[in-house]
Amino acid sequence: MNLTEAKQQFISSWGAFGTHWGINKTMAQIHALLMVSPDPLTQDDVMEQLTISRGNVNMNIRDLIDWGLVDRMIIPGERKEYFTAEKDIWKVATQIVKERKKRELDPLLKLLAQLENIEGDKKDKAIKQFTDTIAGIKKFGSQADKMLDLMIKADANWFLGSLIKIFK
Amino acid sequence: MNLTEAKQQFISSWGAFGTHWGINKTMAQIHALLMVSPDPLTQDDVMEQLTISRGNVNMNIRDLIDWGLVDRMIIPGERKEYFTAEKDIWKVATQIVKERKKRELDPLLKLLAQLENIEGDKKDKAIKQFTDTIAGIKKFGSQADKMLDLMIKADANWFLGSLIKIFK
DNA sequence: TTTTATTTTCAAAATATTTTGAAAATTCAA
DNA sequence: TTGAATTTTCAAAATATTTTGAAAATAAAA
Repeated sequence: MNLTEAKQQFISSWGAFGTHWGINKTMAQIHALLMVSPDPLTQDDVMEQLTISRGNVNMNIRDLIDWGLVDRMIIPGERKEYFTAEKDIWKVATQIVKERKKRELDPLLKLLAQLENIEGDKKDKAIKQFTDTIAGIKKFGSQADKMLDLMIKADANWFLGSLIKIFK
Repeated sequence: MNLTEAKQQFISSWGAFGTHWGINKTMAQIHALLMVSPDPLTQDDVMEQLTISRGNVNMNIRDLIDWGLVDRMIIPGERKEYFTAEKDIWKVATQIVKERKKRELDPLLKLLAQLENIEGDKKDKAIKQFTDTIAGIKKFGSQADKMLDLMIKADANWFLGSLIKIFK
């Protein structure tokens, strides 16, 4: 397989992968393209390589910047803006974990805390089932939260190394 | 807050949570409803409680069964089918991890293995950037894969306990 | 300032996904 | 068997999301 085909496959597959994770296909594809591009690209480069419209590129790059996965670069003497993606996958992963934790897990845990104390007879079957389930999810979520915080702070080698050593 | 309000909030919030993870809202809501219901429910119960159509309930329950998150129950003497959800959140989490690994991570790793050896001069900047990125993702993915396998096999207390102890 | 290049916005169009509901299929009891 | 209850299917409708492209805004050069 040559480079062009391989790139194409990777971009398309990363896009499909993204859709299973609540990320739109184009955003994931732009991310993939920037990850395998040795040099920064302009909006026009992305438009051309993925054959998508200017507005689409612009909006999705903005989102990627919000996610902290893409950086805007100014090249002295050049009028256009350039964009690069973080290429160290550990950094990409921790950045995604950080953002999703903030956007999804933290609010969920906050809600669960509120739902834990409801009015009524604790002996009642329906109330017991509800509070037990909520408490279980909250406990699990809090532990996951702690672990993810550690991951975010940790260094790749240390974190993965520790896990492998422990679980081998 | 009373039980009815709390249930409502949980169902709606679990549904919203699901949509960030590539799961459709209704499927996540049915799952939530079954998790907090002390007794098994019929399709009609679900239709009524979530005010959605019969076809919708049927299709989504089928998906939940495919995911291994809901079980069909036959109650002797009853004509209708009943459904229950696993309520132990650790089991829910490992089941989801197991399925997503199979459906998403495993195929991705397989593709990356193919993309690792491409034709051309390894010194070429574009080729180097591509192979390095792919290799990085593959290595990270493989380690995650191993860890998730361990999680699937492990017991909740042991797994989370070990992690907490190690990283505390 | 005026002109030109570039980026951003956003309403409308295109596409994709979800939901409905009635018909078909299935299951079970009589 | 037959018939009633229940489940399943799936085309069409409703909704939601994504994409386009041209106009407006912004930034840099002349």
